[in-house]
Amino acid sequence: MGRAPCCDKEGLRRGAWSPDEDQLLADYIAQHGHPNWRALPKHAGLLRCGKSCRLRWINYLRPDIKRGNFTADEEDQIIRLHHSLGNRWSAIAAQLPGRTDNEIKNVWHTHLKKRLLEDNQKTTPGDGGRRQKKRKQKAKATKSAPVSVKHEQLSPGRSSSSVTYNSTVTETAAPVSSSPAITSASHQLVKEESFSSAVVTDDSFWFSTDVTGMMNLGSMEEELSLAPTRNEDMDFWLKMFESGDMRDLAVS
DNA sequence: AAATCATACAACCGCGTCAAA
DNA sequence: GTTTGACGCGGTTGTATGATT
Repeated sequence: MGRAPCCDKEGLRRGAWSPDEDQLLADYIAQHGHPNWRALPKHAGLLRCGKSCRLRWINYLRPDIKRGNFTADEEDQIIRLHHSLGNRWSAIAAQLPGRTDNEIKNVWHTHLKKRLLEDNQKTTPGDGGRRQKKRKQKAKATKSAPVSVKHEQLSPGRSSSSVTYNSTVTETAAPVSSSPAITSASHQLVKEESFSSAVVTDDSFWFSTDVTGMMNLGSMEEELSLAPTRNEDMDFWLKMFESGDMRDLAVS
């Protein structure tokens, strides 16, 4: 399949959106909707590619977006959903009204993943001294205090966000699904965290953490409408694996 | 006060998927 | 059945901001 170029980049603006551009886009969509993203910027008088407009609308301008303040409930929900779905951010976002996949992805990478890592470290002491090479240990100890962390951020034109994190959840990124998307996502996370933090150094990591005690996955799947699909996928890949078609791949 | 570093978020890029031609 | 075009998704990067030295 030939891939269509995203857009003709000649003469198109990139980077941060100006308030004027936001206004143009919002006004146009309010009036006409967005039946065709590719044609939209031209009609709206924007020097942006359609993809950029779509992203800006979905992640920022949409009126139903809830900004700032991820509640503790939302965070726990993200953690549970990520455990169940892997890096399927859009699927996770679908369960969190007003939140975008991009936002959730950012929160995961900046807050939650780190938090889980730290919590895991607390439960599995022993190699604590080796990884903390960062020189600003003191600052981090303050910022990522075990009990709660206050984070505030202000950006131009944005509402402030102030989130308090309670480190009550302990989790690892242990894969729980055999669906290809989920396993690959989970494996990627494992790889990423292994290399970036040098915490996960051997298999004992996965056995040292009480995953089932942390996540109520049974009720989770009942909540998720896509659970049956996941089970079917799981069956399919299990069969594939058991039949031997996948074993060679798994070994290599 | 300036320089440096870390963090968080917005935006971009590339690929996969799907529908229409 | 094949090609094309558009959309959506996830990964990655760029940059503004705040904290620390």
